[in-house]
Amino acid sequence: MTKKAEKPANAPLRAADRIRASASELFYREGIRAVGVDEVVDRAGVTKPSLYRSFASKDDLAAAYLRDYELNFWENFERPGGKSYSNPRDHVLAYIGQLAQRAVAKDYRGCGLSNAAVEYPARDNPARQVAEAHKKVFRKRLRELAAQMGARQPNVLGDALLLLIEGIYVTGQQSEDGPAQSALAAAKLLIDASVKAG
Amino acid sequence: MTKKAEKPANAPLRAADRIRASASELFYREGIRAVGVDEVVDRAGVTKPSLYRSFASKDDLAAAYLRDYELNFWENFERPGGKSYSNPRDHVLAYIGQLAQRAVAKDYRGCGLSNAAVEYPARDNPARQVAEAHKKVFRKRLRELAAQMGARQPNVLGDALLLLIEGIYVTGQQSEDGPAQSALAAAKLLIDASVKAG
DNA sequence: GTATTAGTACGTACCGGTCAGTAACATTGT
DNA sequence: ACAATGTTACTGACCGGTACGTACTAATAC
Repeated sequence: MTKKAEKPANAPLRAADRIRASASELFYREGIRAVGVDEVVDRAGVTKPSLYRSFASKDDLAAAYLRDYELNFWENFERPGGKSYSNPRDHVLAYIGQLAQRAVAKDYRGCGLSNAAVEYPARDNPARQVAEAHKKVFRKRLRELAAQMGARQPNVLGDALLLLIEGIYVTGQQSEDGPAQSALAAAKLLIDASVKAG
Repeated sequence: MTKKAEKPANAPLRAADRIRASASELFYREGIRAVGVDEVVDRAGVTKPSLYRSFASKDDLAAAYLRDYELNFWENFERPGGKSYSNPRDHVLAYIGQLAQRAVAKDYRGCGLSNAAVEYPARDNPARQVAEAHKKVFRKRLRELAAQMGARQPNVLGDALLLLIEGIYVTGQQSEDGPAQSALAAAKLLIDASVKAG
């Protein structure tokens, strides 16, 4: 009865996957430039040629890491704390709330995508391109949510929320107990001021 | 009559100064990790030993760059656009206004201090320590200004403004025409909502 | 049913280049 | 003289990347 799986179900994790996992952890925690490919493959328990069979270059691996990161991000953003929200205000506030909580913790390292854009200012870098593309659609999504809230100027509110969120990302990794602790209150202030009849 | 200047007035710019200038430009534009010491001394028109006569290490040079950067920052923050402000609301809005304008321009690279903290997550890094120290006093200053505005919760408003400003720094280098264009409006919203009688 | 072949998935060992940093000495200006 | 700088050459570590060999598996041939 034990049928042979056509696609290796719980197979012993291929080298490429181990590398992705290792790279994600190291690149996020220490930064992309700071981590050499040797460290990535060592931690993955594989060897360098295995890396270069699956990825054309370190830049390419970095881009793959960011694509994984983005996937993860959207899951967390659309269902903050594992819950779904129909009310856009509650939705955004729930995301900011749990983000702010993480951001004041000790080893918080911000947004991998934003960090990558800081590390790689050159426009043609593959990692940066992933980051830029992501931020574009994130901005669009926030403006959409702002519109659903009934903001007088949805684009302004959406942008304001984005600025606030990016502020949390970056200040969260500068110090614990940083300004992120006021983020939720600030967001409420901002939303209410934007929606209130005027 | 030509009196010898006690401190070399317009002297032929010492090697250390040329290195500082070169490092400032390169580190800011391309990032610290991305720039090698050879590139720094080449652009300065000096040689490597000259660098290491004035700076103990590259990390040390990076820290010096950030101290210079911070000096410059405070000049610009306290007198945005070269003007002095007695009204704290006008003051902060003037800073954010001119910052937002710069931030939507093409080759904007954000805040050198924040960028350095992203590049160097390790707490004991000299450059990061300069950045962390600066951000701490910047936060204090913004909370002070928020208090002077008569905010109901000055710490919340100060933090909110800091988050907004850091958001401008980081999104400004991700794309032109980014959310920074809404920053001034957002700041006004935030301030007015925080100050209004409640 | 075994031998042959092909393809896959990996490791060993190495490449040339660049990195930060230094030692020893020559040159310049005051 | 002496202080600041340039010149040259070097080190050892690390960087991203690769040529090449090898174990294992699956399909094919007879």
